[in-house]
Amino acid sequence: MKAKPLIEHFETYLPFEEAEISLIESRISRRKLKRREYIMTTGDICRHYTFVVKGVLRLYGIDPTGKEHNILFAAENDWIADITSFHDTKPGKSNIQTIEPSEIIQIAQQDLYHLYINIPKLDRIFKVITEEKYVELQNRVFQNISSTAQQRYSYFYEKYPHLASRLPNTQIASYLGITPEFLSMIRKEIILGK
Amino acid sequence: MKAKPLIEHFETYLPFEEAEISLIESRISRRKLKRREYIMTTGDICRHYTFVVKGVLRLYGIDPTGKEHNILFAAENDWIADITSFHDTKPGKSNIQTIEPSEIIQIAQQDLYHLYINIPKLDRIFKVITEEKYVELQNRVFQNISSTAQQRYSYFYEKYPHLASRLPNTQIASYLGITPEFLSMIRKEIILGK
DNA sequence: TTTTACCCTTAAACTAGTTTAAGAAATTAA
DNA sequence: TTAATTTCTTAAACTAGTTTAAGGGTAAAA
Repeated sequence: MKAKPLIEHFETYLPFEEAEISLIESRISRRKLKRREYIMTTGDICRHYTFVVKGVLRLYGIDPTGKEHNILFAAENDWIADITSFHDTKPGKSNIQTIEPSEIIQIAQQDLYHLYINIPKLDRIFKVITEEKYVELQNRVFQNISSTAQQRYSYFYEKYPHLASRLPNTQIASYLGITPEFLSMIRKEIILGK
Repeated sequence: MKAKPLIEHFETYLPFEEAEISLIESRISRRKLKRREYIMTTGDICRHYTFVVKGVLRLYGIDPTGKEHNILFAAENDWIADITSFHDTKPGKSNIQTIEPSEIIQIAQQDLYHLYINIPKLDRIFKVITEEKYVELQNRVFQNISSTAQQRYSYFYEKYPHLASRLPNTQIASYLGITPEFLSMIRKEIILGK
């Protein structure tokens, strides 16, 4: 059953019946991606919610000078989408790309709306998921406005050890809002026990 | 009807019937607050979702050195709550305080859960509200990691002109993650057309 | 109406983070 | 297995933002 990892994810929130599972199964697609493959680039309309079965993806924006900035990472059992673009069905500003070879499950807009109508508890589940993600982002904003780069790195390292050890430092630096050079310095200082 | 501003807010998402409105009316409380009054301080459990009828409130955190950092503002027709604390019914780290004399509508945890069960579309509405707020926060994170303080100030000024003109600069500086002194410099440079 | 508290500004010295450049180490492709 | 590319590191010169301190303006409280 291709939907299995997704159902297991949903069932960490609420239980599902067979009929519901079959309906979900019929409305998703699952596929494999190579390293550095894109599922969305600037100007595309984001037409899917993407659930990560295996691997890591990043969502990044590009500033007026052309530099990339990582807005979020999504690894196993996490979601990724350009919500603004998805919601309004209009061209988005983001890019979504694999960092490792990955496997994903996607739900298209129409299918998701169909599922919301037929399985109302999905409204509840996505409400809770979005609240959880909102809280994470709020913590990140607090870090950004209140901490030094070193503190932000330590926080990231403690909170997402599986990501911190898995991602190239350039990607982490981009996420933290600093240069890779400065991250290198920070890491040296942390090792020296500063 | 004390719930009127709240119902009008909900009806920007979906229509409501009389019975539903009465149920909501019976499950909320409305009150007035003085300037600088707190509805939550660090260590409290956040037991309400608060809707702002009139005025402005801020939610702020305190860093290890004791400094305050504004995480968000909420003015008319906006929501404010320490979601982490509310969700898990555990002591929160935030403080929520009025900046101006304000009027609010509050929904207590139990009442909100009761409303979710009896009016399922509220799950849908709060899902959408949370998604909207998530997107706003994501844009703010992008600003924080990709822009200078001057660009962040300009963005804030354009996106929230009603707040920018209404709030003391010290509060705006705290929200932007810079010192009031540096904000003062930035404003001078902007006026000089830099 | 006077005082107090708050809010904003300016400027000089300082610190955190960036940029540029060059080379070493690790991965990936051929 | 080697070549090519990406990633990481170090260091010096630079720029963005903070700190400290002092003073002026304005709103609120007594």
